[in-house]
Amino acid sequence: MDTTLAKGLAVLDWLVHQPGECRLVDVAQALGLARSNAHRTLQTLVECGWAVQNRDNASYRASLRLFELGTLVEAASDTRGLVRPHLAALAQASGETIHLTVLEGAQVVYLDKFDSPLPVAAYSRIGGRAPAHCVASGKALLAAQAHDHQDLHELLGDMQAHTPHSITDARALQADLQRACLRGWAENREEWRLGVCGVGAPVFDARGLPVAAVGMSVPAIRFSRAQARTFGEQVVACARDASQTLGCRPALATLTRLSPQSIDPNPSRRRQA
Amino acid sequence: MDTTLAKGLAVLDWLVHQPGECRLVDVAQALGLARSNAHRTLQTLVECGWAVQNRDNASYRASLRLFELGTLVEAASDTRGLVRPHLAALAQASGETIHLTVLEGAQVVYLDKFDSPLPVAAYSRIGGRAPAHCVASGKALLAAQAHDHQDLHELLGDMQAHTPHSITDARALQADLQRACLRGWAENREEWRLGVCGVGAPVFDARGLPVAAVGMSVPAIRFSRAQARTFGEQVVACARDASQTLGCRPALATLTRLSPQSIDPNPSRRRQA
DNA sequence: AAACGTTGTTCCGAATAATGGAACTCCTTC
DNA sequence: GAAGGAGTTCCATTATTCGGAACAACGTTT
Repeated sequence: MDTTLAKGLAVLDWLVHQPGECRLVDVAQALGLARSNAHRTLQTLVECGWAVQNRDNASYRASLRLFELGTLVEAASDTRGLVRPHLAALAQASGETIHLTVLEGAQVVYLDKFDSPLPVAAYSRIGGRAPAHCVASGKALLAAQAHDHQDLHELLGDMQAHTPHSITDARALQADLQRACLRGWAENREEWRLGVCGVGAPVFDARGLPVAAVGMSVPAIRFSRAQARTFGEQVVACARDASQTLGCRPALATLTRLSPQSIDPNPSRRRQA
Repeated sequence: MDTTLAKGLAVLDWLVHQPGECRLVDVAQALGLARSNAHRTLQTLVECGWAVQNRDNASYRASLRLFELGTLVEAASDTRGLVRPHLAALAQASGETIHLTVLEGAQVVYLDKFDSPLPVAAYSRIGGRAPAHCVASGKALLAAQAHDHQDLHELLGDMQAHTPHSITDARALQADLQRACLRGWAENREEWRLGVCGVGAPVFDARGLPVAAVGMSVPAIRFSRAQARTFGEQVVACARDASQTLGCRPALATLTRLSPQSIDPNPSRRRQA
């Protein structure tokens, strides 16, 4: 483990999370570094263009290089741009809050969002994260790429509860995901935030791999059985359209093709050189 | 200079710029590192959450943390979100390509963009960069915060030409910026890309500081004297409205208050804190 | 089937580079 | 004008990184 690198990254991370500019001593104190050490680290960040130093003031802030690279890493698969119109249409049609998320480790990251005119209790931010096993779009992605409860455990580790409704057992989650595969969409019933439910469906790319998920967040009051079904069908339709825009053949663009009876009973390690 | 940190940042940067996943050897070769060295660096990046390693494949890619932090560093001043509606209105009204930029060092970074239905010859991307002295929005920002040609030289260093029309002399640029201050907007006449002109005006925040600029890119064929004036007035109006949304008093929201006769003849070093 | 070439990973002694206390300078404040 | 705080520089000590070599796991070729 390169401690110098780790320290530099920690400084950068801390810098980004500060509202304004930061003084050297503050950085040093916050991260428990000697002044001279913090100084050299910051100077290196500046020399490499990841931070900028105020010439009058000597204080530091993160540079826009992070923004620059952030747009790149997201644009690499220009999922967001291509899916955006479909999200907009769904937001319009449903009047609810719509998300586009991708899976990273055990979490989903919010790539894009359309807020409902009727605000939802759940707070989310583009670039923000949520535990995959607690939100509908996360479950949709898990359903599309985990074959059994061992896969799930490997992927998620120990699942933490965030509300009394959270699912924390790999077998229970697997059963839930199997229901999702039969329905075509995943559901979240107040498992992440109390009072907030949701539906989600995966988006597949041209290779047929699940690369993102469309999610809809709905207040629990508006989430009866019948309503959930309507929302679910809307999300599935949106995700299907988005998948086609990404070049996926319609037959592969749905969770239902993964329903239990059609799953490979011997899921061997899939390698892609 | 912390070479370990610099190397790690270089690896991360390189990783982001690769289209797909990267193998260890490729990283090592591209950056001229020993395999064992590249390995430790990558492992550190993974441990710290800045890169992810494919479990099957062992190859690496940049994680979405960069995206996450990128949105944060940009959201810190939520200029973009607040200004967006004004940009949209201007895009609608003018039918031309509209940008929102901020100054970083000698460059502007594109924070937001609305593309014209009639495509412009200039390529630009959100998160991308351009030399401040060659584009209208950059000049608008320079006009708003550089007092004399020494300031300019200090800020920009040696100015490079990108077309035969580029301005590369600090005094000439100063004169150009003074004209901008009298007009209220800055102009770019094919100084960055041949065939592309533009107008730009700065956006001021509640403290009266120039924090961003609105720019409009127009093909040279559509940029006669009279048209330039119309576009300029539109951009100024948009920037003024945006400034007010950010809480700036109308009287301070314009370049013309900085016109030559009103500039402080003795610009002392301004310190804050 | 066996040998070979690649690639990812681990190990360890050598050598380099990071560390942090102290000194110095520049401000601001009292 | 003295005292305190902050940013920067210096340097001997020491801990860390470096990189060659060996190993293990695949994939390919003979």
